[in-house]
Amino acid sequence: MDGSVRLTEIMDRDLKTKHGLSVSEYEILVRLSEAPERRLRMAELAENASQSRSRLSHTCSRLESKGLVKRDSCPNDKRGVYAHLTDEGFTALERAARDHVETVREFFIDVIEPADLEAVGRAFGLVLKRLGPAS
Amino acid sequence: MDGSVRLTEIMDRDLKTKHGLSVSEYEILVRLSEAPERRLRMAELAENASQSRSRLSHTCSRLESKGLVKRDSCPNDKRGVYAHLTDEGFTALERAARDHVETVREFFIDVIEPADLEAVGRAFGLVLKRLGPAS
DNA sequence: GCGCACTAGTTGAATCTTCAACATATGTTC
DNA sequence: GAACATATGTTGAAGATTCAACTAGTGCGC
Repeated sequence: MDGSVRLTEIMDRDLKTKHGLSVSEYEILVRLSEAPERRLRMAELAENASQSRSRLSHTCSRLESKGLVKRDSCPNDKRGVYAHLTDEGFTALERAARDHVETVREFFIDVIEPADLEAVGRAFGLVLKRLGPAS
Repeated sequence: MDGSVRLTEIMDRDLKTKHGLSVSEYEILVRLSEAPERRLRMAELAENASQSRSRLSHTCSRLESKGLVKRDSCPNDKRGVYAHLTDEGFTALERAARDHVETVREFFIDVIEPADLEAVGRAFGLVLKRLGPAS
């Protein structure tokens, strides 16, 4: 646990100094970029990014004021809201991802035996499954 | 990473609702309880618990106001401060640890193949080593 | 023993997260 | 179709964390 905490700390500092993004902001941009039409309902996004809805709401407000994300209300469900990645958000993500991937490699991937890496993936996959979908 | 984040979230919620402690507070109590005479210099404690000094300072203030920790100045080095676990802190820790260990087992240990568990340990041990001592 | 660079720890403001309350919409039951 | 339980998303206040100063003490060089 200690290792994983320290690792995210490094990621966070790295993203923040080089690109002004926190890990959770980055996470949100990633999920949106992977979604069809680069947009998701808030609830789905919260689920994907493992954040509470409240937290997502606040974080989205920040991202919106940076111009990286935009929110629109959903026609089908009048309660619903779509968050979608702006073009600016997409290019910001691309830039950040390049550095981020390198940092991940440097402090995580390259440090660990490939077989152990697989074991880590298996292990935490099971943990996620055990924890169930929502928090 | 997602798995480990979700896992600490569970631990945090569990400790907080049952014992009114956050994971980082718990962490501090554990390190102190393991130290000789149940006390450590602030800097060492920060290092052991992977927290910044500032954060430790704030957290210790909280713990002190709960009566679980006490701070005394150090005779040798007049800048220094010893944090030590009170008796009350020790019994609070004992109570919390019982539940905590069980939660860890339930969502982590018991979910993972023993061999993979070892791999996880190896892997994050190396990450820690790669990251170096202080943050 | 004076000056200077460095270490220990704390503080306060800005930022981020959590929590509970809220407004609004949906759908189910009778 | 009215009442009720449930889902969606936001808000604001309280709590925690980060960051950049800051105080105070140590130790080294000369």
